[in-house]
Amino acid sequence: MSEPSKTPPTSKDVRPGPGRKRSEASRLAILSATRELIGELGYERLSIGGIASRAGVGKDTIYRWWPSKGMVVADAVLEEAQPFYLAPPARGGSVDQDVRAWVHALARDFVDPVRAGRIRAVTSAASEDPATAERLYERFTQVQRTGLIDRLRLAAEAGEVRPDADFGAVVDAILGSLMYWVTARRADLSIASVDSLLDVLLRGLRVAPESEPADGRKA
Amino acid sequence: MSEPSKTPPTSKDVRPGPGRKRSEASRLAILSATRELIGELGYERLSIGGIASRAGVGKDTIYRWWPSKGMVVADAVLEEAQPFYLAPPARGGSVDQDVRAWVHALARDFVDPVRAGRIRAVTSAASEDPATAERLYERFTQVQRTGLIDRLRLAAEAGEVRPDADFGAVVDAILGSLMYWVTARRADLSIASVDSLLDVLLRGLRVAPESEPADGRKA
Amino acid sequence: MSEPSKTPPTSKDVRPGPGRKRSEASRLAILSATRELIGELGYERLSIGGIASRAGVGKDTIYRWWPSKGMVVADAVLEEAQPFYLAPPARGGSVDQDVRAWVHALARDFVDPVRAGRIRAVTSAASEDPATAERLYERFTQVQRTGLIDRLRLAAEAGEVRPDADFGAVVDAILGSLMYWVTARRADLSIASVDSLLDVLLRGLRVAPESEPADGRKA
Amino acid sequence: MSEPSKTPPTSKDVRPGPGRKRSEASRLAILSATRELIGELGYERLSIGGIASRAGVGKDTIYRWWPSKGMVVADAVLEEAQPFYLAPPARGGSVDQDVRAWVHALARDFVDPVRAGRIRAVTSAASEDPATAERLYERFTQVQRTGLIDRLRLAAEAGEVRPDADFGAVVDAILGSLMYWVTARRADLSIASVDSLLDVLLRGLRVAPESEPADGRKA
DNA sequence: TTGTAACCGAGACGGTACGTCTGGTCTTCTA
DNA sequence: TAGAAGACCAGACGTACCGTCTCGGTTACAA
Repeated sequence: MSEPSKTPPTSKDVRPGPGRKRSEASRLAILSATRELIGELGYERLSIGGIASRAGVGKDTIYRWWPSKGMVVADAVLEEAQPFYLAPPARGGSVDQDVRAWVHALARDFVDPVRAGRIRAVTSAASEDPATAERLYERFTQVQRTGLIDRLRLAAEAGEVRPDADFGAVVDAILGSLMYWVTARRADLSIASVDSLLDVLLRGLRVAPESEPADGRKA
Repeated sequence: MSEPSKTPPTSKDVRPGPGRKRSEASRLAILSATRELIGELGYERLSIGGIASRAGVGKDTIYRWWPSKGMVVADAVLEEAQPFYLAPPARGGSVDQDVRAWVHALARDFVDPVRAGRIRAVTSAASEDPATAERLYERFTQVQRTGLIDRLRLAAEAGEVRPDADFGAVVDAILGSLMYWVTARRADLSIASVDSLLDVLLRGLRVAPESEPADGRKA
Repeated sequence: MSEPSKTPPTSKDVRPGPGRKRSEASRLAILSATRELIGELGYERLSIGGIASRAGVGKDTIYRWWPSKGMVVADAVLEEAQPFYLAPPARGGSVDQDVRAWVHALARDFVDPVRAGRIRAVTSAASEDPATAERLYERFTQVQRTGLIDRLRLAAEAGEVRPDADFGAVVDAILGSLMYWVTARRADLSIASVDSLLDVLLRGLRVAPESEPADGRKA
Repeated sequence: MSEPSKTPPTSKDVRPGPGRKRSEASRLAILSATRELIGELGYERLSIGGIASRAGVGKDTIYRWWPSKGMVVADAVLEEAQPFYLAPPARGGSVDQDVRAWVHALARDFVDPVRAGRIRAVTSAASEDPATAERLYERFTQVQRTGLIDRLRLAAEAGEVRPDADFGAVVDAILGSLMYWVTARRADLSIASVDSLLDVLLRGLRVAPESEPADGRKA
């Protein structure tokens, strides 16, 4: 979530040779300053020089450890990301309950203005730099995507949902909607909208009943 | 789609007073050069000066008529947008057929590399400038959204789909997925994925049958 | 003093042919606006567009009649130049009296802040455009120079001053000093300094007293 | 003569603190390019961007160390100014000999087309920016002025010239004439004219012969 | 204990693009 | 046909950042 991308200190290539160690204080100051400035200026008006100055750090210390503004922003946002929605959905209730609970928690973050601003920043970063997009996808979206897909697969095994559906497409529709509301359709995201979408999707996933008995929820 | 944003010459405020008229040739050269450069450089590396120079036009002529790079890009892309998907879906067949045909046509555009590049550019433009986002939403997304929603409402009146569903959320999921694939999940959009999502959504919208016999499509 | 240089309407070439006559009101408004703006902005920050706008005139009307900013400024300043010091020195008194009176009158103008500002403007105009320099020399400096030289020549004929002196160099020293004080040495011009210089020059011009002992050089 | 004006590194305030040192190579390249371009284009058509490009330097490097185009020009010209005429006149001969020799040397510079062009440039710079005028006066004119005045004072003490004359006004007439010839009356400067002026001035300064008859004014 | 190598802050460097302003030209409408 | 209006192409202005490169100084392992 916060290791530098240029020299990822994976356990192997650690060269403990002489020389001063990387300053953790600087790293934290940079990421923290970045989060502050995203809130104040937005991604586009954010500048490396501005981050350095706010963090009380030399520009080179940023360039030494991150390859681009986008990557700094990615790390800054990822570092403070709620661990909750990076964990997979619970498996304790019905698929409807578990998915709905997880998506609600995520949506609540998208509704918070500060976090929504960070989401937008991270989206801008991804859209102007493929490497940043890659990193964010790996560290953020893919984790959520896999977790949700796995929960749906489990439901399929349990006979709760149709096993032949394209769970990837379904999950993309959920996550894509959230992103879309926060970026293209700003200000419009509501928990109610999320629920409405889940209503349709979950109904569409339900196994075709020979004789559809009492409905689950909103019917 | 191409009127200047600073002084939209709506039929009323035409002041035929003295002074040279706006050059249509320059306007077209600017928008055309912008489209070319989006393809060559992408949105971020696009510059007003570069557009002016490619178009053989003074920078002031751009600044006179557009308030920002984003707006130029918006107009440039909108001007060449296919009229097809700005028209509403057909109403001749089943809701399934009509919606699927319309979404396929749209998706085909998102798959085309040149047009996908423009979509990405326009998305970047929107994400760095609220005014541009507003304009694009009004002229592009909202038109599509309204068209699709209306088609679903018609289907509801015809008893084809559940009348109590949140059509807005459903349509956002469709359009959001396309955007999401083209921006965050690049290179992954396929007609098959689109179809899979439509399968689930349309099934979820279908009226709950007391006794649902033979299935519609992919069952 | 104020005729345009492009088409000097000397009595002969007046072509009363068809078409609207040149607007005297515009001409005066331009020159007047120019004088105002010189006072407010100085020559360098003065612009043709600014003059046109202040005068309520199209830029083309200026370009039609004057070839450069410098020429407009030259005409604007010349138009209001005091006729006094464009007349030759009086010939009624001693050379000392007549020259001193004339130079005092001129110096009084150089001391006035508004007029000094115009002198500086006209000097800037001359130094960036040879044609303007030429025009100003002909219309302004040369008239003064010739008048003063003639007065000294008259004095030489009357035996008041040495006939073999280089009157041109002497006059250039007087006029050059004034210019120098107003441009390079700003704010320092005083009537006393002018008088001091005249003391030395006039003494130097005085005919050699009968018994001039050992001389330095050219005696 | 060449220290930056924004942070004049007077011997005391040297702060050897962190940060890259100013590049002497860039400073010299800038001043040298400026001199070249003055010769090719003249002061008015000279541009900061042009200097930067010719010097192979970023514009910021110029703006960092000089506050205006005029100051760059002032430093560029001052750096190459002949040390000769910034030294005071000799004191070895008669005042006539010493002053004439010094003025001849100066005038020879004003006659040289390259140096005359620089003088004109520096004059333009001074006339459009008071700070530049101030700097040039301090570093150039005042040095010459003081040197000449001191030589005349020495002559007064030696009884060679009248002690009650206004030496400042006399020196201004000499230097002002040179400037005037080079700027307003271009192309006219000749050593002969200079000598003619010196004839008159030095004669006017000479001590009054014993039997001074009726005088005009200040005697 | 002392090299010495990497890190740190500061900030100057060569550049690119910005958005504004001006210059001079051209076009359109009015008088 | 002149004049007012104002759009046009061109390009300089001074600013802000970019990403790189010294600087002097500070750790902290290794000899």
